[in-house]
Amino acid sequence: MAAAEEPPANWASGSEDELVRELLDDETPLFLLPGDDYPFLGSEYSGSLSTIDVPPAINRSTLNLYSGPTLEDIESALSTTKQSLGLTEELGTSRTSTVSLIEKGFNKVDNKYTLKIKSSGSTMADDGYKWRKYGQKSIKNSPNPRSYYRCTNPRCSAKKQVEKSKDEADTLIVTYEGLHLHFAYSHFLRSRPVMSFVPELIQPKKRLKLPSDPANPDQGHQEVLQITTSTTSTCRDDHEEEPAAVVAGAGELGAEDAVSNMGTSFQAQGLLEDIVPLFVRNPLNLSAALSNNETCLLSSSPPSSSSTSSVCWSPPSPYVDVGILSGIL
DNA sequence: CGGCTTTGACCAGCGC
DNA sequence: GCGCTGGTCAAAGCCG
Repeated sequence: MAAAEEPPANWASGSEDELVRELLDDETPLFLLPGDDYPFLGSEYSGSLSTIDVPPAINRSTLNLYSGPTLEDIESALSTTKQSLGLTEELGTSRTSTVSLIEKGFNKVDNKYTLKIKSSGSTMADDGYKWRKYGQKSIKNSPNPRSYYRCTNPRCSAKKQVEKSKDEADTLIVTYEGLHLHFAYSHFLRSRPVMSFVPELIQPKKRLKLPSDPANPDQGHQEVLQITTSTTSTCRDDHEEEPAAVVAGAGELGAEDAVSNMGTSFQAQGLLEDIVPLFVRNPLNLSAALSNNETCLLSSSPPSSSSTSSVCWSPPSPYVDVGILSGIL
């Protein structure tokens, strides 16, 4: 168990807020600076961050923007999503979107979240994080093995387990565990085609050259996979310097400046707690962010709770790209 | 050659 | 106490 990258002891005992804060105290990258333009925030916020509750002067170690997403933050963001989905209908989408707030299932102590993902034969998925597989086990009463992954980001202690559903062959069950709540990451960043707040990522073919993915020869999924990889491939490639949407924002500030405050680990990957505050403070962005093309069921799994609260929506496309899942397939 | 995956072994928790 | 089960370790192999 005692791996070299094992987090400090207090990770296991401190509260989520404390842990997040501790992380952010020293290493929080500063993506956004007042006075700069942030086109990725959308037209409503073009101009300066002062319009979105940013102090006039930000010490780079000041964490006003990144006090850390609590579960309430995420819940709030998802709640906003529910409202925002109404905009989707206004845009002409006939989908019936159902977003029921997670009211009971969230468990601060355990921080375990389970995603049921319709993979529809797509063997490759990506939630924007790079995971290192550290184990695989056959599970009793399940024909499919379970794979264990750790987040390779040294700032992050998150883990996830991935297994195929025994009931539905095309459904993957991904259980996220850990401080950084990776489960929600993809919900915020997955919808690049309408992510007006991350325009640089909307034009990946110009900004990000997409390598052909030999692991995904399925041309039938090409469009979806393009969206997927262009959003997240940089996160998975340690040598790239645009780890995620938020970091792309940092890039807008000037790579040197941002990177010098990021630390190399963040160059490789953005963390959810780094971005959630943005969504919480900018709920309008979620209207775009959540009109994505996933079929997703999210449920928390507190050990002592029988409730299965969920966040779910039923978009047209069955494809989902959460998790580096090929290990179990 | 370094990083990643695979896979059997080991360990801890839990129920009986 | 014992066995079962899930989670993790770590050596070996693979791959780019």
